[in-house]
Amino acid sequence: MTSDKKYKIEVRLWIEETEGPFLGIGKIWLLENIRKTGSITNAAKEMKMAYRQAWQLVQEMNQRAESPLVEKLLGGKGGGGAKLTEAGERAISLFYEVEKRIKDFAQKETQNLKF
Amino acid sequence: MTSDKKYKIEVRLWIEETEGPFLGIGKIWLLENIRKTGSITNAAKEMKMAYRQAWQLVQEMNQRAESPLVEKLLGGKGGGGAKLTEAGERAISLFYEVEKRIKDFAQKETQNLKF
DNA sequence: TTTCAATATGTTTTAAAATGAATACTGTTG
DNA sequence: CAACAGTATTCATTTTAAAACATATTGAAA
Repeated sequence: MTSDKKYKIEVRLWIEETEGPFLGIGKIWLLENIRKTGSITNAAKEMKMAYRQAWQLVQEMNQRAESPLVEKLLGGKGGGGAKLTEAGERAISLFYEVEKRIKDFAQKETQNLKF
Repeated sequence: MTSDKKYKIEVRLWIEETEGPFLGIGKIWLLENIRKTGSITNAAKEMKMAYRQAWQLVQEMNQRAESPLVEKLLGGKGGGGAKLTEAGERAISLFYEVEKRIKDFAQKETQNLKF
């Protein structure tokens, strides 16, 4: 073998729905942070993302999923909050399962890449 | 089965090098248009992309590949031009081969996606 | 030796996205 | 029934990236 710069394959995947991109790793992270913190506000802070943006992403997910992924609680103790629904939990699992299979496959394709 | 919105998996892949993203479908298209038109200028027009941007992408590719993917001809008849090197041709083939295998695999994973 | 079209490069404009600030709303709990 | 903290929403500001503009430079060929 001559020179050997290292090249490797990277893969990004997301779920597409009729209206376009529906669920990618960014929204998955948001879901996980909502689960962890119990609110959109704190999830957004955790991710250093604007609340406005986080809220919009949640709206979009909920509207375009067959059933909402996030349940939002308005008012009440602590002002409210947000938690994942069963569908939300399943979405996370499903996404990571598929992602793992695809990334593993992609890794196997990383052999003698030369440019 | 209950309701059935259609969800499908989309995949984007690119080649990563030590300094970061090296070669994705955008640069591949650029290479193909350079081959087709014989110059960066016309390739850029074809793609409705700014010449400056196209030129920069070519620079980057050439510098970070082990050997240049595009040969640039300066001055002379017609002002010069640009053509693919052997390495450039191989890069296109290799990219599409890997892309096809990964996308085919990803398609097979698109089964009972439900959200 | 002038012409020409493409490469090469810096500067300026424009457009798009993300962020930040401000404000109303909600409903449980003390 | 007032306080509280998070949701909901609008508007102004900032940041960022892309595009547009401008201008050298190059070298074969007429």
